[in-house]
Amino acid sequence: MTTQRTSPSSTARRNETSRRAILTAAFELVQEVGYVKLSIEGIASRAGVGKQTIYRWWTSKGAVLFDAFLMLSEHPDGGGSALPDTGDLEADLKAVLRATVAELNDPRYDEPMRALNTEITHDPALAALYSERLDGPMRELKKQRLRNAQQAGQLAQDLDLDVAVDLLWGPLLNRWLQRSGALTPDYADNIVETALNGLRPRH
Amino acid sequence: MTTQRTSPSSTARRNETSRRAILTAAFELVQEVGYVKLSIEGIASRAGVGKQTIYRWWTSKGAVLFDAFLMLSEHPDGGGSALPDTGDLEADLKAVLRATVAELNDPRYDEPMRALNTEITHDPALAALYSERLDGPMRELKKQRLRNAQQAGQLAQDLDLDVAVDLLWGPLLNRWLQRSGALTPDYADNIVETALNGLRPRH
Amino acid sequence: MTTQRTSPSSTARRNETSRRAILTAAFELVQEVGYVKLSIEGIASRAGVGKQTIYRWWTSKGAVLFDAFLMLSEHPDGGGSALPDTGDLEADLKAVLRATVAELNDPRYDEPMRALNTEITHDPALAALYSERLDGPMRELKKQRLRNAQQAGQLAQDLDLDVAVDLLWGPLLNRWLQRSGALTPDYADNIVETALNGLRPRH
Amino acid sequence: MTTQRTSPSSTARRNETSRRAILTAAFELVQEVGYVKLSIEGIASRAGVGKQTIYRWWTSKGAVLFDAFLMLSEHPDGGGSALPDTGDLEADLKAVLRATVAELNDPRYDEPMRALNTEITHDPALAALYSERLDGPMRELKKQRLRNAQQAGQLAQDLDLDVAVDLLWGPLLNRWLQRSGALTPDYADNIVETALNGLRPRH
DNA sequence: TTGTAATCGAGACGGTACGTCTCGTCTTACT
DNA sequence: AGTAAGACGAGACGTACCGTCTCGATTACAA
Repeated sequence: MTTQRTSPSSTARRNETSRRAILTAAFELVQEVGYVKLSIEGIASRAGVGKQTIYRWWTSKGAVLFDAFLMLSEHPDGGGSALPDTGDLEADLKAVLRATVAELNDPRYDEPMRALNTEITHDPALAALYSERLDGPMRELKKQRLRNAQQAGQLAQDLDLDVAVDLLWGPLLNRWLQRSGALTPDYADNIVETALNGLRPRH
Repeated sequence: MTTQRTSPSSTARRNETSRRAILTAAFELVQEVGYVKLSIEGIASRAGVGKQTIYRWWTSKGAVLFDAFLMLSEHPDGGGSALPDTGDLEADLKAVLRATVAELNDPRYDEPMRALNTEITHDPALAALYSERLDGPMRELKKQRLRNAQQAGQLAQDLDLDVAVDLLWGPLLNRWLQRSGALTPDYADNIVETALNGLRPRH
Repeated sequence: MTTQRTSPSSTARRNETSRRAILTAAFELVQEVGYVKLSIEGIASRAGVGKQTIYRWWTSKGAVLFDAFLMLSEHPDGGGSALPDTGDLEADLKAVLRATVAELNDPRYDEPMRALNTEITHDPALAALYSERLDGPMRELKKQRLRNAQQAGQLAQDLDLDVAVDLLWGPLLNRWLQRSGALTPDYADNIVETALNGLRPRH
Repeated sequence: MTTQRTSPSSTARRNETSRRAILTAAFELVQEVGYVKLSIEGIASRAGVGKQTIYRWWTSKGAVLFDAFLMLSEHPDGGGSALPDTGDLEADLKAVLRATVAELNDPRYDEPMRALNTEITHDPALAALYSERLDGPMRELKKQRLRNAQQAGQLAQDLDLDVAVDLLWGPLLNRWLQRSGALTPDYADNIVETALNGLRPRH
């Protein structure tokens, strides 16, 4: 639906410079003016690009935004290594969730991520792509860490790891999106502890 | 920010008929055309109302949507009674979460609720209002049910009830908003069980 | 069509203060903001008056403007005395036309008079009223002065005095309205001389 | 200010079809609904054109109207030939003024011309353009006919031809604009005779 | 080395919706 | 009853973007 970069598309003489300029402009603009005022016209102008160049390669504002995130996620190292594994599951999870909290609170990522979430919520096709390309790989890393713990007997044997991931990150993301409370490191710790031990009393 | 209905605002000779027509039109339209194509112009036209009448009383599309939900939530009985309490906490929670799943899957509510969430995500003022008027009362009911269980010794004594609520509903809402998986009754059950018992093995 | 002041209108419990405030506001506003931006809403606001008070007593913006001129024309002395008559027709006419030029160039009257002319051009009913109440009496004075001259043998015996008035004032008003040239005292003199002597050579 | 057609303005890829549709629509609409109810929105709709296309190329309603007249005046032959010159000045002038009367009385031109006059009266820039492009050339033709007569000794040698033109056409236009009397062929004749002979008795 | 065809920046175009302003009508509360 | 105030349905204002289109200029492949 979005990028054709995977399949080289026969004779695609695409201008890589323009492509990067567009994605960068989109990401920066959504920080500056917010999701609501983000416009294709604005992106084109900021990127020094004709509007048609955007419409030629992307189907929607959301698709551009998605690719912008994709570019960011690929750029740094090489896809994202594994989650920390010191053997202490609780400590590791707290560290990771605290990092998530920090990222969501980072003004450079807050608006862009909200924008991406909004697009996903209103566009199933984009959601599928997100699931496959961005969320999927990250979720796999999380599950891998949990699987290690499970094999070490630190987690219930019959535990559904997808549910476990949801139980850890769902509350965080929901509080962030709905602004239903402050997103603090303490909150992250609290989620980890409660999720690990469960709501019921232990003895 | 939104409704002045609380404080009668001195001599505000407001047309209640128009007000209801606008809120109804907004709620219906967002179902039909979706959030992205929802427009003030469309709402006014559908409600048989001048645009100015909307701009006079609401500050944004989101504020209208919010009031539409507020109207709906007040209309039925009297604000929403308590959650079921049969003494069997797990069964009660499963019933409630299954009801939530059903509502989120109901095509009459799906788009409107996504729209409201989108507005909240991008408008802190609206989020505060939502927290106070809509989410707050509902969350209180949830906490009350949990508090009963806690006093009955079915939940950990040191449990933070807000975290508990997040742990139960957060995963659900997040999966729904991000479309990261199917929202089934089984999933609801799974969340309840896992949250109650925790990720760690018991014994 | 406009004011009911002529016929006392049975039970007219009309607020004279408001009436004057409206007319004054209209006249002042049209000077300040120009004809195009003159609005009933603005007049009402400036006059400290409800809009309905204007709509109750006048049928259009032009009618208000017309009455504003009527008020001005009645106020000063008592309806306008005769034109100067020193016996020297040419000198008298030059003086009167120069006065007309001065008035048309006066920034206090320029915009209001243009506005009135615009309304008249687009509203035959108002034009009739203008002809009867404002232009008529003034034209009668002009004709009276010319009639005196005619009886003194200074004007052709078969001269149509209405045509004569048009010949003298028409060029002036037309140049003013169409802005087809500078409106100077010299121009007024030139018109008078040329009209009196005719275009043809004398001998 | 208005037309860029003179200087092609570098790379202005202007749609000539739209341009003509707009001018035609403006001219027709002002006939049908009158000056007061003439709107840009209406013109755009009638011309099958986006509003922006009007705002892009014209600065005001009046500018559109002006160009509509310009188009009409250029279209027929090639700018307008000379005025009739049979040698009989009086007869020629009567013919031309009668033609003017006929045109002003023609319902196809009455409202549009009133509209144009209104715009000119309230917009000096437009008035200058009118003077240069529409009135100027026509006035030159009139003056040329008078100049011929002057050289033939039929007009006073010291006559200011601009004043002469004003004296002939000013009364006509003024009576038309102010609706101060019926515009008949007889009136035209009367103006010509009186202007030629002057108000004073001859011998 | 030279076509030739796709891509590029630019921006006009027919549209839709924005948020504001004014219209003329109406309702309310005060005098 | 008349008034000041102002809400109301209506609709035009002038602006911002939408997504499509056309226009040279540029560019990179295939002949």
